Amino acid sequence: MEIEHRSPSVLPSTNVHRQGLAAQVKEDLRARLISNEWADGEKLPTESELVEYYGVSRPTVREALKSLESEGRILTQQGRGSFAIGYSGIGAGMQELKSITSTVREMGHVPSMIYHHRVWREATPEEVEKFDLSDDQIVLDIQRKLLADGIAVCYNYDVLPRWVFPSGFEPAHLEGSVFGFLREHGGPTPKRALARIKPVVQPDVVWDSEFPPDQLFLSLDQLHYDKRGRPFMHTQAYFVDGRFNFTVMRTATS
Amino acid sequence: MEIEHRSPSVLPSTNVHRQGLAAQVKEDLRARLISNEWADGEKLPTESELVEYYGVSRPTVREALKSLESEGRILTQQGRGSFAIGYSGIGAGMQELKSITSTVREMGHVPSMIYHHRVWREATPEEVEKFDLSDDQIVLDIQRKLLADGIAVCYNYDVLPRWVFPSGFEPAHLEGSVFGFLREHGGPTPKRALARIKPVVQPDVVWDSEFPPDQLFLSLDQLHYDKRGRPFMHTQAYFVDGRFNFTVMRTATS
DNA sequence: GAGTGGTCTAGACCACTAA
DNA sequence: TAGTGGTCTAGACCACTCA
Repeated sequence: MEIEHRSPSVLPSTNVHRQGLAAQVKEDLRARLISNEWADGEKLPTESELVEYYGVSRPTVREALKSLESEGRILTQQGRGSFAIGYSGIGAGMQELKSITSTVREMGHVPSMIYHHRVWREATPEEVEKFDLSDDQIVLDIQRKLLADGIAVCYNYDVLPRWVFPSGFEPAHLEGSVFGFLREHGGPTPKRALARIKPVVQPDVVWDSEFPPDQLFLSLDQLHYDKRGRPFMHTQAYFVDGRFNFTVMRTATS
Repeated sequence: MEIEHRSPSVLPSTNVHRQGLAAQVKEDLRARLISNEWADGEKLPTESELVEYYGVSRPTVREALKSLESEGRILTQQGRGSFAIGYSGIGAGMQELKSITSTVREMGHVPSMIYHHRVWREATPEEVEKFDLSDDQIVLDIQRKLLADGIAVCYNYDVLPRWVFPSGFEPAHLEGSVFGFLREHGGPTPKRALARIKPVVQPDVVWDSEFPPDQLFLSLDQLHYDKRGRPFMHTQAYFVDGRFNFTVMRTATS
């Protein structure tokens, strides 16, 4: 458990259990992959070598590799090893829930954000049911545009019940990432989101006219749950086709 | 390991290692979920109970549950348990690689298939590289339409190198599922596919005019790998928006 | 046959939930 | 405080690849 008592101690020794060993190993490997430590098609170290390098057990290393494979960053073959998969463009494995901001930054681009709308309003009956609201039926309605290097990649429409915010919170105070704000203010921790994926042409809700009327978007309709299993945020995200790419490694079961 | 020596022996006792214990447990649980053994929001048995019921270890049960969660069929909460998520419509978890045919059947609909095109042709330079073809640069080009209850849900364009087929194979012999054909004839076993997801308006390649010109499709551009890691099939699939739904359970890492 | 990944087990300990 | 899921370990054995 004490990673420092072992090998090279690659993992941070402080905050050891911030995220679990498997997640730490995965993050480190991902950083190394992004920095092109292994070229496209090149073989990664064996599982045993990684076990020794990181000072963790083999199942832990395997969980990290499996997760990277599910994001399409490596390909693992029995009897041969794991191999890096080259990647280009801004995008992400669809299985992974992280802020678009950090994904953009990770890909070497500069993320920014423009708020278009930020108001309290009454919840619709659907939202009351979705969030299981009884007393307080006020929700925050957010509309914003997410950019990479100044170019719009996503239009985002979020709805959150009032209880997720600290008392005395003013919508105008919200800047940057909603996830980031919640983390800093003791709000719910995003744990998972059930997403439904749909193709759409430019929806009415996209407020600026930078696009031709037949511009395509990939829509992700997501309900976010915190670690206690409570739904605390509904997100309707429209990704501009061609500017943000989603990949999925699909694996066979039967 | 011998499942029969333990509890109720729910898993098939023949062909024990057909698919791995975790996959068997998962399939059984999925079947029970689909048959509505647990209603929307209802609690599943605890992990310990499932361990006893299936006669496998806890990590095995957990792998099955995790996989079901990633498909959006259950929601697991620490300290509470796992809960069923209701599902409606034809669709699938995007992470799971299985034939559309079997997905449709599983959802209680009748799958069928119409072949539009089935010919040998020369591989393009891109295909030569993609499949790593040296000698034999002939590929099979397949175009077909997949239906549920007689309604088109997907247009499919497949390309496979000649080596995946038995010698003497005649394209006209191909009926029904390609995966099924390969399984029966000792061809490569599909293991995983790297998919890129895009929204598209009705592509030129959709040959019948049952749709309005602005009909939307969700495109999955997939390269399939067999268990040895060889790419053996390229699939360009166009799912008709509204007739086949994809979901993804996205989970947080950082 | 040596090396490598695939699978499964048994058990330990922690974190969270709910009464 | 008991019950439940979350994480990690150590080790066994199998299946596949490749020289």
